[in-house]
Formats: sequence, structure tokens, C-alpha cells
Amino acid sequence: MAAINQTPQKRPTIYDLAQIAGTSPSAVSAILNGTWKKRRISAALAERVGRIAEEQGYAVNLQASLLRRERSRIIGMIIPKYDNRYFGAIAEQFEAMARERGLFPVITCTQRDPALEVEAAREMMSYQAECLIATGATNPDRIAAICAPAGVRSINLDLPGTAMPSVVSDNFGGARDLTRLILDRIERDFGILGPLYFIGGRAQDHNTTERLRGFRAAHAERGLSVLSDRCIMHGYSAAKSEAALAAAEIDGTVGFFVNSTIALEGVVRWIHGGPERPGLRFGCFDWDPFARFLPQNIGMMRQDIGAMLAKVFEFVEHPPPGAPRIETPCIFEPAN
Amino acid sequence: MAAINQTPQKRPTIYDLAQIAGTSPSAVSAILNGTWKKRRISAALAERVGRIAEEQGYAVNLQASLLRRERSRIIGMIIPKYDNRYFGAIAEQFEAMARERGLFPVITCTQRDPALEVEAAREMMSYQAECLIATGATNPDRIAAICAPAGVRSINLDLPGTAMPSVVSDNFGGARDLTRLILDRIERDFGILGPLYFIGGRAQDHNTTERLRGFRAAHAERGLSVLSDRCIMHGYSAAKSEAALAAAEIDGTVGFFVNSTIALEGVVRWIHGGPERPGLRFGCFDWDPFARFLPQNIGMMRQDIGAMLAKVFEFVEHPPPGAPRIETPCIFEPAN
DNA sequence: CCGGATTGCGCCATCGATGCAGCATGTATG
DNA sequence: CATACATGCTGCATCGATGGCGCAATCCGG
Repeated sequence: MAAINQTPQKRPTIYDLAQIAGTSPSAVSAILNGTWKKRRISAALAERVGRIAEEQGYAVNLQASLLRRERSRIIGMIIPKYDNRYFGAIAEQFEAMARERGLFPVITCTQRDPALEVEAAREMMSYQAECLIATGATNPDRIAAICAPAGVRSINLDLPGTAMPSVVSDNFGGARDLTRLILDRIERDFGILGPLYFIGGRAQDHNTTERLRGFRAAHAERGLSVLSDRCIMHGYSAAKSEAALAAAEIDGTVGFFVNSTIALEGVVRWIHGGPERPGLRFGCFDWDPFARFLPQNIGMMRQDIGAMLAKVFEFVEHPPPGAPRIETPCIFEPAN
Repeated sequence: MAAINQTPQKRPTIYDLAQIAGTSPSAVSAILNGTWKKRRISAALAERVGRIAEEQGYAVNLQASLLRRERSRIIGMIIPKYDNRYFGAIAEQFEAMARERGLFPVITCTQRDPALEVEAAREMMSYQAECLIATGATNPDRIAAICAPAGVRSINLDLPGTAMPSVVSDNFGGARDLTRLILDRIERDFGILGPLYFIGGRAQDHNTTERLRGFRAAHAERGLSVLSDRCIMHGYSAAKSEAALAAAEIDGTVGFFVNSTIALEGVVRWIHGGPERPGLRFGCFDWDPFARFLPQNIGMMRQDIGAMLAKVFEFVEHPPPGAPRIETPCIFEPAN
């Protein structure tokens, strides 16, 4: 690759500023990092150096600064994606909350690729992160194992692990309630009580397992049993959900429990790619501001991102003993 | 704040590894950073040190490493938000493309707050970023001025500046084509040819100005003129768009040109919060996978993120002379 | 068996910021 | 006028990794 910067102009350092100001680098350092009162530097000098720094466009070299300091105050997060409402909002709120607490957030997106997750976790260790939030990681315990030798704690978000504290949604309860509602609506609108389809996610992951359990529980309450051919789980991919639906020969009156807005993208594409389906209704575990207004939508189970992140930061600041798992209630949002 | 890490266990360094392996830190360094063949280190030692590093869970200290190296390979991006499809996808693709090129992406989200943008830009300078992508910055030239003393180039994305190269959408052309389509559809569906509403964005920003120009041009072609009371521009905020619509007393047959999915959130909330509006149609500049299937939607003008980022990286690798502005055609996606 | 080449590795200065331990001054106290 | 003390600053070692330079050992051709 070509050089990014042909003219790697020297950035001013505290030595340059010291020379200009006719003082020592230590004084400049103290002035610019705010410890100057403690170090009994005169306000006059502080003001002068501050002005010179401003003029020269000085910016501290974090590499040098962090190398010397004992704490980096860097907090890392790995997250599968940015481009859906759930993870996008997590990333955005995480940054804001970290900054409020005087921490430097560093986020990286791993495309739900286990190898990338591991690589990203190592990179966070290299950045000297003090703590790593593993969001929706395919193998949270693997991440924990990478952090351990560096003495870094990790905290699992969205998908739980066994080695470190985890903050997840109440997937069972949320799924049960959402399923009840879809069943009720199907019965009310069409007079039919029948098992729903469960669409999206992967059978191996904890969230899907728990949601499936809630889904089955709500069916069982009504004396319905769920056969596995009603569960279409091909991972978190819109395209795969769409293709699976196309292959499934579904018609008439049906209800879908859609396990994530990602799968829902496939569902709505399938709905709009084929014949009219007046007898179709769905509910979705996860929230999206536009999906909530789609005509067939019955309601969305919104994960409480604020509450989850609050708990995450509580764990960051006050490490709990052991590896507790916190289940956060979801917020139900009926559509329309 | 409480200590993040009560037991700041020492992370292993090359000195530790050298001691264990009975060799020198330089050898360890060369082995672990891949320059060992050049330095004529024996494969046997390399293999042994590699194994020890693995066992000890060694991770290079990037702060120390970057301090010493001449190039950081860090490429920064500031972006207003993560939680909508446009910016989320930009962030995600930017990361992937940077990594493909052997660069370290660092992204930070500025909530469209000018002060935060400036602070974030300074932070990027402190990270020794080699280049900064200013996405949708409220004042791109201010960012450029922060980068300049450090000898760092910035590249503007989405909103253009005058000091540095900019990559933006063809806002005029896209808006004109979208407006034409909405006008046509309103006429076809309702037999009425009337001026549309323009909703969202802010009058001061370049993109809104250009889109408004396209909007007016398409109206002018049909002999229509656009009065300013038809332009509801209260920034990029769903709540403000919603409130403004509620105050506007709109009814009957109307067409909306919605300037961003953020404003569209407000529009759909307003639509669903009031009486049925069978005579309403809208088109939106920006794309969203769910919004595209909303019943009143006529079509979405999708910005070509891939093409824009490709151009951005071209500028990163081969700095152009001057401050060119590249206008990228949008991709029109009719709804349904 | 000797000299030059090659192999394999260690020494040390360096990157920029930090903070401890001084070291001059000035200023109050007995 | 000597002593204590506060004020305002400087010198220096340090954080961990890097890479130029150089040194010892081995090898090979003549």
C-alpha cells in the first residue's frame, strides 16, 4: 500500500513546547495534564505554555502517555455488527456511558466471525484495555481465556458465558409473553389456534435455546405442541431465513415468532416477494422503529439496552464475585 | 470511580519472555513482530519463543510498539451515530475495508454534537492516527484545521468541506429523481399534481441545500413552485419532525419527500399516531430494509456506501491534489 | 590453515510523557 | 542574622518495543 502520509510532518512534542516557552519538558507535561497545581507551577507559566500548546496545535501522544501511566482507562467492546438497531444502539450508548465515566471506549465489529472475535480480543489486550465487553460473542469463554493472562476481566453482554459475569435479556420470559400474544391475536383475528413458526437464530446459542423454551412454554399452556419442522433456524442471516421460508411452502393462516430483526429482514422480503398473505401475522424478538409499523406486525419485544448497559458498568466498576448471570426484563411494544 | 481492575496483574513483556527463553529482548521482539528472518534468527529459537509467548498469553503492548514505530497505521473515523442503517453500514464497512488494507480502524460516535466532534478529532490526533475520515461532520473544515498542525489529512464523507477532499452522494440528482417519482405516483394514484412537502434536515447543511435544489428542480419541470411553508426542516431528529407535522395540519392527498430515515421515523410515528391517511405517499432519501416495505412508501434513494468508501480509501492511499469533491450516484430502490 | 563471508544473536539508544527527588530562590520567624 | 519553610522549577529514570550496529562463532574456498 502507498504511504498514507507522504509528508510525515513532525507533530509537536512537549520538548518542542518547552524549547519555545524556555522551560523544561516536565513543566510542560505537568501543565498540560492538569497536575501543575500539585507540582507548584506558577499560573503565569501555565497560562503561557497553554497558549503556546494551542498555537502549535499540540496534542498529547497517547501512546507515550499510556505507556508511562499505570492505568490506560481504555475499555474495549467487541460487537457482531453495527448495522441493526439493537447492536447499533448498544455501541452508541456504550460509548456515551464510557465517556461519562472518564473511560476511553474502543469498539470493534467482528461480523459474528469467531476468528475475528479472537483477533479483536487480542487487539484489545494490545491496546492495554482494562476491561473487555464481549457482546453477542459466539464463544464468550474463549474471550475470557484470552483476557485472563493479561489480568483483564471480560463481561459478557447479550450472550452469556460461564467464566465471567454476563448480562442478558430475560429471553425465556420475553419469548413466552410474545408467543402468548401472537397466539392470542391469531385466534382473535382468524379464529384459529395453531402452533406458530419460530424463525431465525441458531439452535446452539443460549438466547435461541431460551427463547425456544419460552415459545414452547406458551404453546404448552394452550395444549399445543411444537414440532421441529416449525422451527426454521438457519443462523442470523436475512438471506437464509428468506430462502428457508421460500422452500417451506407456507400458506393460509400462520403466525411467526421471529427471533431477531435480522431474521425479520428475510421474513419481510419473503412476504413481499410472493403472493399476498392476509392470513399472516408475526411478532419479533427485538425492536426496530420501522418494522414496528409493518402491517402484519403484532408486537416487538424490545431488549432493555439502557438497563443492560447500566448493569454492565456496575460490574465494570464493582467486579462481582464469581460469574453471575443477570437477566434483564424486556420491554414489550405492541405494534399499532 | 472505583478501580476497574483491582489486581493490575503484570502483563508479560518481551523482557519476561526473553528471560524465560534465555535470550535477549531484541530477539523476542524480532520473532514476535515477524522481522526475525531479516534479522537472521534461527527457526529453532523462533519456534521456541513463539511457543513461550503463546503459553504466557503474551500480547504486544501497542502503546510501546507504536511509540517506537514511525507509522501508526491507525485510521480514524468520526461519525454522528451508529443506530441507523446508513451510518451503521458506513461504520461496519469502513472497519472491514481498513482491516483489508492492513490499517487499524478507530471509530468514534459524536452524536452530531460539534463540540464532541472537535474533541473526538483531537483524540484521534492523540492516537497518532495517520488519517481521519470526518463523516457527516457539522463543520468539516474545523476538523481539517485540527488535523493540519499534526500533518494529518482528513477526508470528508457524506458532508463536504472546502479544505480537504470530500466524497458525497449526488444529492441534487438523487433528490430530483426521487421527487419526480413521487410527483408521478401522486398524480397516477390520485389524479392530482401538487407540490410535495420536504421534511427533515437543516437548511444550513450542504446536503439538505442540494436536495432541496433537486426537489425544486423537479417541481419546476412540471411548472410547480415550492413555497417555504412546505419545507419542514428541524434538523435530524425524529421527535422534531413528528412534532412539526402534528402542528402543520396536513390532510387530504399529500406527498412527502423525506430527507433521511431519521426524519422518516418521526413521519411514520405521526402517521400512526393520528387518523388514517389513505391519501398520503412518501419517498425517502436514504434506505432502510423495513421502511422500504411500509405501505405508503413509494421508493427510497439509497446512498451507495460501497462506492463512497472505495473512493475514500482511494484518497487515503493516493492523496489527490487540492480538495476535490466527488459526487456518487445514488441507487434508486422503488418500494414494493 | 588462513581470510573472508555468513550465520546467529546481543547491546543500546530511542520514541514522548510522566513523576519522584532534588535544588535553587524568596519569605517569614525567632 | 541564622533557620525554617514555602515556592517554582529542573534532571533523570522509567514505561515496552524497535532496529541499527556490532561481535562471536562457524563455514567454506583457496
